[in-house]
Amino acid sequence: MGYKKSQVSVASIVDAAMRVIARQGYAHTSLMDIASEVGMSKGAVHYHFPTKEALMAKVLETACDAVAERTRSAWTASEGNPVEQLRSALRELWRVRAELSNEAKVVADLLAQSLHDQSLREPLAQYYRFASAQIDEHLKQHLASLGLRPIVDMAKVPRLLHALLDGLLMQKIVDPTAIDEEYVLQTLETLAMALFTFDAPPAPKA
Amino acid sequence: MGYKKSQVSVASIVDAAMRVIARQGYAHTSLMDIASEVGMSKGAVHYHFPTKEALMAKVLETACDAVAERTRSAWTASEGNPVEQLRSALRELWRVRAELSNEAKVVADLLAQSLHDQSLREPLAQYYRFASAQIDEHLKQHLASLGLRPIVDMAKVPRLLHALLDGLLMQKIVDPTAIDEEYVLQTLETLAMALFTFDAPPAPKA
Amino acid sequence: MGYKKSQVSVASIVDAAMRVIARQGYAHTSLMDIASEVGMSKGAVHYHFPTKEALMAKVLETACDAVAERTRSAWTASEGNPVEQLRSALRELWRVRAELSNEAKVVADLLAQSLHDQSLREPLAQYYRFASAQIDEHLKQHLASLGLRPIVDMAKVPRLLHALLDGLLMQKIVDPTAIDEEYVLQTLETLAMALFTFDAPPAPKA
Amino acid sequence: MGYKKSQVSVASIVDAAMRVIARQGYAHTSLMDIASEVGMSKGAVHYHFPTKEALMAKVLETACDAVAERTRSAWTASEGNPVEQLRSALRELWRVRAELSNEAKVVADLLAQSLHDQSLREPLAQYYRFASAQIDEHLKQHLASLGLRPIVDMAKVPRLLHALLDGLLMQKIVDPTAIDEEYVLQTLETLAMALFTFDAPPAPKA
DNA sequence: TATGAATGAGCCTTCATTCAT
DNA sequence: AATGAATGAAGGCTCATTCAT
Repeated sequence: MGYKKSQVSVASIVDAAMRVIARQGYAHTSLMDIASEVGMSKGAVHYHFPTKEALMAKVLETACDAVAERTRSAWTASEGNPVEQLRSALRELWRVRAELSNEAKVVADLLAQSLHDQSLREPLAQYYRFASAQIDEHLKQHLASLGLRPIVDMAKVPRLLHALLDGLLMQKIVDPTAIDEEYVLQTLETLAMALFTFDAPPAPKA
Repeated sequence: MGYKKSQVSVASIVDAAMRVIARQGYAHTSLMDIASEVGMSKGAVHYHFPTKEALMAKVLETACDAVAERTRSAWTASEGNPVEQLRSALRELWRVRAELSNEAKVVADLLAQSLHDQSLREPLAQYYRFASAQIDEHLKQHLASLGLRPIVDMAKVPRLLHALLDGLLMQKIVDPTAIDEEYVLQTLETLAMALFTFDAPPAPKA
Repeated sequence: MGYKKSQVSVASIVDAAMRVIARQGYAHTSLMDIASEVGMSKGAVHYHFPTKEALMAKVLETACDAVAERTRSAWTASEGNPVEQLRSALRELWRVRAELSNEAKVVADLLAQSLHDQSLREPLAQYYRFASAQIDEHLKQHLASLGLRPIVDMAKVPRLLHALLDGLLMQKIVDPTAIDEEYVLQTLETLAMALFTFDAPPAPKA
Repeated sequence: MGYKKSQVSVASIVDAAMRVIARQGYAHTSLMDIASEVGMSKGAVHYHFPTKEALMAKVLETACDAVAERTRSAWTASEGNPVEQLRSALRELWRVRAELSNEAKVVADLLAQSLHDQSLREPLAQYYRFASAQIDEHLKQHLASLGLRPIVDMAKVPRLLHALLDGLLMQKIVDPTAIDEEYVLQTLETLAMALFTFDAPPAPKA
């Protein structure tokens, strides 16, 4: 009971923090801002999270989970033949960032903070590992059935993909007019395809 | 005469700021830290830069210039046939980041800050525009001579390239073991090549 | 329960500020001085008053209230015939200033600051309006019964009175020996009387 | 020569200070502001005035002189019969303040500062003494010829007059709409006249 | 579990003053 | 006589954190 209430409070604090950080950025967010957003006192926030760092870790974890979940569904929910699937999955991967959902913003922001805030790195590293593994596994399973064979080591491709997407997101924020979304998607696809060769005919180059 | 010293002071403040920001990150850098690094009083720093923002703008500008200059020389200094040049230019582009020179770190850090600090965006946007235009121009000139024709709109490729590199840099910081540099370079090259097709005879190798 | 303490704290901060400003003057009073006087930390003062301006506004308001209250009682508390009342009221008006109570000093000081600090003007203007209206009303009611008729527009007389008193106060501070209090009071009375004429018979004495 | 130049510099610094203080108020005026106004460096200002206090003393002295001079001419320059003269002198006394000339503003402002800045008091006290003596002397000489005899000790009347005018000036600044200038002048006159009685007929009261 | 109060360190900035030139 | 550089002490304010209740 009292126990359940606690969990509710923790969740609403994390939610509020997500909104505030998405709106103002980590650097400009004080515990007071978050407390106000939940409608609690600063003291109460500290009761549930002993330290700002602890709260941020939880927020980051939650945000990563949300983004990863959406990424995951990008690969499984789509229909059609594998090429169609790849196409729509890539689109979804970009969209989850370009839409600038609170979670995506928070991941980007805390990713930035992590450059000099070691405590944030571990959850992010884990997120990248997990999300990359997801993509990796999916590609292995489904592209084989298409007769496509990777011409580079596939294990690290997902990381390149994420890097590219994150980098694009930052440029989009810095200079929104510079990033033509449709073009990005097409090029993404072209690049993706360029990494594979067909099984049967002798590839001109491996 | 007396005022040449001023320019020296200004330069050493900017230098010191570069070092400190590279070490601690913008968010954790106070003017006091910078003043200590130069061996000046806080007041002296304020004498030369009316505001922290003004100093940061100068630092960012300097860092962007340094990185852009190194990027530029990556394209022009290399020798050998154009393919060799492309290869070594790509390597340099990555290296300028991967080496984590102070300037590169500062650009990455301030890029991150710019997510919620509008005042930093303009110089960064300008940097991206400039650096991208540089690459673009070079590609246009030299790849034609190789008989390579782009299969996607080249105008935005440089931005993709920067995005990819910046994103990789962040992952490298978050999780250094995840990024295998040699692999990155090879894949980069493969991808770069995938964007072109040959004008006439199917070349057995590029 | 817990928060009654807050009101106590707020009151003691205002009290302390009143003492310090009376002693050192607004211009030489820092929040640190005030905090020391209350025996609190600077942070605590900021907790109760978000801004120095806010604190000063409250101090000014309190000081004006105190002076106005004493002025008010000057007119109502006195006994005897109306002329006696007028006489003792005038004396009290001067005394509330000449005694240099903390409140009077603060009003004078902030009045002075208001010359170039717009934010202080409104409360002061209000104070003058209120205090003047008080005197005005009293005069109207009681002097009629004496058969005295004003020979100038009474509406603004209270302002003249305040101006005279405030100006005298400043001179007294600048050059204490120059202001002979008894003389001031006599002249004040003479002047006051000079503003009226008798309704009917030429009075042998005013 | 070099010597003369120095005096010129001193004068222009004082002039500039007068303008700046009149514009921004003493409390918001830094030496830098003054130096900028003269077109000199801060160091140069310090060369001529070892201390801010010293400069302010000189400025105050100059301002007092200017105001006193204008007051003086108010009494001597007017023509017509003595009553006319009194009338126009009173008007001029108010006008020199109400016009808010730089000098008058500075006197008012530094008068205010002097409440807690002992070093400013002496020149002000001297100013009041001098200006009051001026008025006093004039009244003695000329009112006798009118057959007017003071009914209060004249020696301190000028101080009352100054006090009234200074107090009015402050109210005018705090709440400009509250002070009706024409009314002020009329009442001033009435009050002035009320302080005298005619020589010949037995005054109802002395 | 939650609150309001209080702390104390740190931050950016201002400014009178000093000094070598 | 004048300048530019530098200092150091304050000043107002923010904020994570602690604590009694």
